Amino acid sequence: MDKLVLIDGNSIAFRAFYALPLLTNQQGTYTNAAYGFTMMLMKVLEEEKPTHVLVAFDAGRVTFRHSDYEEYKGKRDKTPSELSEQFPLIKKILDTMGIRHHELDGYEADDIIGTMACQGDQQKMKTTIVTGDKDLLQLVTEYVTVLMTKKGVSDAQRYDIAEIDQRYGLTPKQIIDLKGLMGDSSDNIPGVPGVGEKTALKLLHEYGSVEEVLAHIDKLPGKKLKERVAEHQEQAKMSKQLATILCETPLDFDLSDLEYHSFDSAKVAPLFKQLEFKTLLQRISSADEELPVSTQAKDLTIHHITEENFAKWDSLFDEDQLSLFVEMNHPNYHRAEVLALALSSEENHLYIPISVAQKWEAFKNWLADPKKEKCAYDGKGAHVALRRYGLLATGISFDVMLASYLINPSESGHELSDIVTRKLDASLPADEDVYGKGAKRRQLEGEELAVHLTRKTEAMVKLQSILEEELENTGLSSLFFQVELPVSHVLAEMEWQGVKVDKEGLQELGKELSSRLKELTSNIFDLAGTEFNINSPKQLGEILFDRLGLPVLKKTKTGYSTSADVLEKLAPQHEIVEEILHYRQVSKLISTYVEGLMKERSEDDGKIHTRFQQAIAATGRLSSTDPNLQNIPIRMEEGRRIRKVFIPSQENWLLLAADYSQIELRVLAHLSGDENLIEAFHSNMDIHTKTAMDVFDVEADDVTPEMRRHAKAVNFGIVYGISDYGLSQNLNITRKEAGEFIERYLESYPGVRKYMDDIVKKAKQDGYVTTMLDRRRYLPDINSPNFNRRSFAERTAMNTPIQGSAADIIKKAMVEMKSALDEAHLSAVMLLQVHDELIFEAPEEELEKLTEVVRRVMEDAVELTVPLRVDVDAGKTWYDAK
DNA sequence: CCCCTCACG
DNA sequence: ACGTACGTGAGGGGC
Repeated sequence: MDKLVLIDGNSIAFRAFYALPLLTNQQGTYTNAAYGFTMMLMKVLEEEKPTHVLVAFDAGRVTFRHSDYEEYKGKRDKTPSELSEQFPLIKKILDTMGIRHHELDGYEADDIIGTMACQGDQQKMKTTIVTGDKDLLQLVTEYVTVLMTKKGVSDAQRYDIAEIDQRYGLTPKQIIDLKGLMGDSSDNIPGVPGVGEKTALKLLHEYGSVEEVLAHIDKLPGKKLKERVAEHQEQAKMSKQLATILCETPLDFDLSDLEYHSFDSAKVAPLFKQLEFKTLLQRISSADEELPVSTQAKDLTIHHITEENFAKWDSLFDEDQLSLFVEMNHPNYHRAEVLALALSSEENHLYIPISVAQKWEAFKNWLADPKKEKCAYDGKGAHVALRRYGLLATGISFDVMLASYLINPSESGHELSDIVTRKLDASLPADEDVYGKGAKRRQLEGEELAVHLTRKTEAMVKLQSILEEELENTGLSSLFFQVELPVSHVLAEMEWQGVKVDKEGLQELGKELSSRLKELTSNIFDLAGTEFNINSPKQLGEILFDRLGLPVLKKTKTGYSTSADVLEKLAPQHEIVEEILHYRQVSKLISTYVEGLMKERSEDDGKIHTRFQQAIAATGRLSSTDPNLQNIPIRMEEGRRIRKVFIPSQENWLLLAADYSQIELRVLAHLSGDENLIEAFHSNMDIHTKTAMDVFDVEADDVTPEMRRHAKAVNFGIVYGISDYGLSQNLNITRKEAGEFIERYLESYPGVRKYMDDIVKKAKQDGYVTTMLDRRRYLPDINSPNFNRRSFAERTAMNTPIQGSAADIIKKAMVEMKSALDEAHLSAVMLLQVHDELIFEAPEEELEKLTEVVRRVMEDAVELTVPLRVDVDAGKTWYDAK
């Protein structure tokens, strides 16, 4: 059966342009609108499987509508050149794909689409219009539907007659009347001033059309409304006319010219490659691929290592460098089963089942030899996993994952398949595609596993030299080899050690919290007068705002907001609110911490082994998963008690916590060179009190706790990339007041103001910012025409050098800590890192010496224009090491 | 699978 | 006028 798809080219390109960051390819061509457009196009082709396709564009700026109304589209901003220069590109893509596109002088894309939609309807041909413009809903009929992009371009909603009726209570034709009454500010269609969507819909439900409304002016409700409509009768009629889409545009083609047969990937692929549409490239090649995958795999000679034949491969270990990959059946390498290993040199590709590896002496010697260089992918995970099988891996001198991360830490994936797609002229199936996910997950075995695995190490050999060169070219080599790679070895050791957890203590805490939760629950039900699920924001919102009638202070996209900041404001109005806040706290402690930690505690050693993710955070920070040990409660006493269950692993040992005091503001003082801020740290003042003195112009003794609290928030704001709005939200003050605080701050610290201005300017020039140790973060939105995107990028430009340099510093300290502990003959071990804090366990008698060593290493990690200060505390539990 | 909420620095 | 604080991870609800 025939099927017609009509695409509103301008509308979709606009949507894509504002939804996506301002991407460019290597040649500097802007590609974001073309990319988003093509993504949408491919999706529609796949899902609709049309036999006929047309993309319509607007032509020029003057249309027949302008002769009726000069100001038509008058208020619209000029199309940014970054977008307009992409239209030829989009048309080229369409030509290459064999898709017809048309524009016509004096008419809009809407009219071309309207005319073809009418033809489709007359021929009873199923027709889909793709647009982001609600005007086109007027074209819907029994045969014609509209696919409306929601946010961005990926998500769309289909409108047929029933859906329009449900949404507006109107027929498609009445959409024109709706526009006639309410107007459209984006097209500068006036409508009737003061009549918005609500009023217009009410009138149309009553009278049906603009003409009928005008015929009954005297019956309209409200004096104001009557006057307005009476006064703007002509304008309403004209607005309706402007909004009416033409069905008789003089076109020099007809339906039969729009036939579409699937595109030729051999022609399209080179274009996508040039534009660097990598995901799309993968999609068009994987669609008719299957074959190339197996050909590639056939090219690869795999040597299957067995107990019988390994001896003849002993000489492989004379090679200077081999790539090693450890395949597991699960991402958590602390408990995953190792399936097999692969090993590649330039020429040879070995597949080694884990049981064979364990018996192969030459392999084990090579693996454990620090002088034998190994290129790994996630060397930390590989090391930990192999260690559980009695295999010691050292000498990991390159890590493909970490290199890819340093080259661009904002990139969405650093899976090997992602890196191959980005850096090589090849593709590798993603683990998820090979294994499936969730319930569909399957085990791989035999030849299939061997192929999948050796293709990885084969790719790694090629990647290593490319990545090494790229690191060198972008000034990242030293950070990589001196910090990032060594810290991965330190982290492997920390994770391997794990933290001991007091099981009984955790269970008791759980019991106590559960009975507290029970009391709270019954109190809340009493106060509400009914039972409901307190954990459901939806149900809670209904109770608070519908049943109890509390005022709605904030809404979310989906309904009422019940977040803590809202509830705190409502607390004085009803007893129940305080109880709910408390319930939330306790419930969080039970589910995330008591139950969450219990799940992750290993029965083997009574410890928790987190994984520190080293290739996630765009600023260079670490993160922690399964469980996250970087967000254990501390701010509220009730939650802080969770820390009592973290204990040393041996009798008469202690936990010791060492944290950098104000590291981010000290980094800011250093980076900005602001004299006032530098002086504050040299004189060892309380920095928030100092800020309060400057901002509020008072003496130290006159700083009230309230003033200090405000000053503290201003300091946070500065670090985050200040905005008056953000600060006003945080402090619950007006934007004007917040703006004044900021201005007073920047007057007191002129060096900071200059630094912030300069870093944004530099980011706009270079397209990236760097940290003290030359870590890089690209900011593709820094010159975006979209205010939100650009502002966000500007704040990131201010924040990343600060947060990122702090991350650099603690990583450097961690690398140096290992040898410092050895030299001091300490048996203490480092267990955790929490961004500006390191946690150790050690015998009691080492306390004094350890404190001295830890403080020295951390404080001397880098030399700044201000001193770094470290606070150290120790105790029997993490709670007591405060 | 997305949204909301909330824990940390 | 726009509508945000920076960086993370996890659990529960609901479609």
